[in-house]
Amino acid sequence: MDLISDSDDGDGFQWESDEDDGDAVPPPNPPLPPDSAAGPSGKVSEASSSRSELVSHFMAMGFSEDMVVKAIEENGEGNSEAILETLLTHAAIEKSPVKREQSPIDCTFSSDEDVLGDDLSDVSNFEYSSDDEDYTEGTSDKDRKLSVLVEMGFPADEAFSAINRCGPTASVLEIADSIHAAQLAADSAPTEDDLFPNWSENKAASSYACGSSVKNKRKLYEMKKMKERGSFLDRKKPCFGQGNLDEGFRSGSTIPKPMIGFSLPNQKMKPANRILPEAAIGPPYFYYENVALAPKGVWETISRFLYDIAPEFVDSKFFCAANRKRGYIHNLPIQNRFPLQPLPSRTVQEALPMTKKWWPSWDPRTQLNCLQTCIASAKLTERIRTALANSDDPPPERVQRFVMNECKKWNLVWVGLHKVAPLEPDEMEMLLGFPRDHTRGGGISRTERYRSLGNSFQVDTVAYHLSVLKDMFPNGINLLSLFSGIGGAEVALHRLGIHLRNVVSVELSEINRNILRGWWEQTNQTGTLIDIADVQQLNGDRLEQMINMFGGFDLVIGGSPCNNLAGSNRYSRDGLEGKESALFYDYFRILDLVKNIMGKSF
DNA sequence: TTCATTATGACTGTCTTC
DNA sequence: GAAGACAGTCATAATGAA
Repeated sequence: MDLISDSDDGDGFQWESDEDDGDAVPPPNPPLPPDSAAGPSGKVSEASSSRSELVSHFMAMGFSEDMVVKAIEENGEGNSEAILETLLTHAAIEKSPVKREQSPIDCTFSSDEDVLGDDLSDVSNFEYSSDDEDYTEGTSDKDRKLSVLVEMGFPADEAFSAINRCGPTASVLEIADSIHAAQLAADSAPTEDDLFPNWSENKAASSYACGSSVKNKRKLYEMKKMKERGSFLDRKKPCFGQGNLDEGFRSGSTIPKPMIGFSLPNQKMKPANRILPEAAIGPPYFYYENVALAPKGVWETISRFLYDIAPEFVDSKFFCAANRKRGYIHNLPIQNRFPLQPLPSRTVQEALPMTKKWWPSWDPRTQLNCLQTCIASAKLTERIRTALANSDDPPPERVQRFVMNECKKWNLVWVGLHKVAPLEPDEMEMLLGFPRDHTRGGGISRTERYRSLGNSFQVDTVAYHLSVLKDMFPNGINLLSLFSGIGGAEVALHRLGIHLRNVVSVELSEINRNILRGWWEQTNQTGTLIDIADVQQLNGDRLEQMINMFGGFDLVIGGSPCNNLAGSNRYSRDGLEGKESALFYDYFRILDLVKNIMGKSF
């Protein structure tokens, strides 16, 4: 490993805002109304308590009474989505020219996504026949789903692509959701306003209503740092006029839905329209991550500090089998992204195939919720086992509701008859895109593994965003990794095939530093890894020294602590001013220092 | 002292109902 | 449009065993 590096590779390209990447910039798209999704869409109401109401509900959709009654018997009264999917499936098979060749209906159930079509006219007149049970094996599940999706009104080619994209165990509704998302994305190239609706309003509101503390914080911070280090922060206050963030005021949700960011792998989407504020344009590139569902005003503040770039909100459920709603602020190009290969499984049954055998039909989950730092207690899983063992099969609705609530809350999976269990650490590693046993051994306890993994990046998601660096830096990159954790950024870049020339990693936890170093040695890295425990040690002098030594940093990446932002925290959800989450200001301090030093030196 | 286990709501956005 | 129900969330603190 060599500490000496040449400086030719890091600055051999032109820094331009995204709109200068070659393509003409289309005018900003008008904002989408909240429910402007193209294609079939609609809502499924909760099951009525009365059976007759339930029958009426589905009959109103055009299904025959016999068909509805049979579907309710199959699924129980409590699962209206499963009933509807069964109805759609039967209807489609009935109409399909290959219906007599198809296998018995294998009902898979969707998550709670609402993607059912408004226009059910095509499936409204099918009669449910007793012969339906005679479907023979022969046509694949894939064909059946394709048939259903076409019946729902989706184009066959899009349905076919979505089936491949979502994997063999994805339910029809989940696949429909995927098509829905793709259509939404394709119909309107996302602008920053689309990605962060009413951004301007929130910024204005936050700086007006609660802005005093934010403004004061910034002012105090800037004054303090100005004293510390000359005038590196003597820059103008954020310029809101740049980057199309101030145009118009809208109400509504802050977080876009679906949370797909500028693009998703293997989705046909128009090139997104993004204009970076001048102050945001590098070098270096930077990439900041934190929880999407932070308290009000947090992302506005983060964005204001990070050169007024609007966050790219992405849910990792589009990359793996678990939800992970995160916001990313970066100045990376957004064209020509590509995903890591192989593509991870998108359903929990596919990712953890051993659970399939025990997964009850009344558990509609196909994806897990956010992987957290804590797991369910043994007492809870025992309570669930006892409740199920003492119930009929299927259990009554009351028991199902109790079990489902706990399973969703704690991400429990089925490991035996009536037996649910939390994920094992190695399963979390796999779902998050880390190599097996990444956090195992080396003196780390099981509890600590859960904590470290729960705090980490989802590698496939981050790698997709970072993939644009591969062609820019064929000889590798110099990386400044802040709050590295267990090395999600390093693993992502390595898996992308981007050589890590010099890595300066800042991580407080000794355990996490050991994990990263262990991975570094195990993967035979030929670059140099410098780890630093305390972010405060990275002052201007030390950064200048490193920048001179390495020839500058190509990427400054990090996700500052979310402890005080996360909804799970019921004790100290204090926002950006919280003890840990205030370290965001160190991310900005260091990034701004690097920009200034590199601006002077290169 | 370390680690495992367990119990502990609040906040926010979305959906449903009226 | 308002009010209430519902669902999801990179967690913290107390306790006891080893």
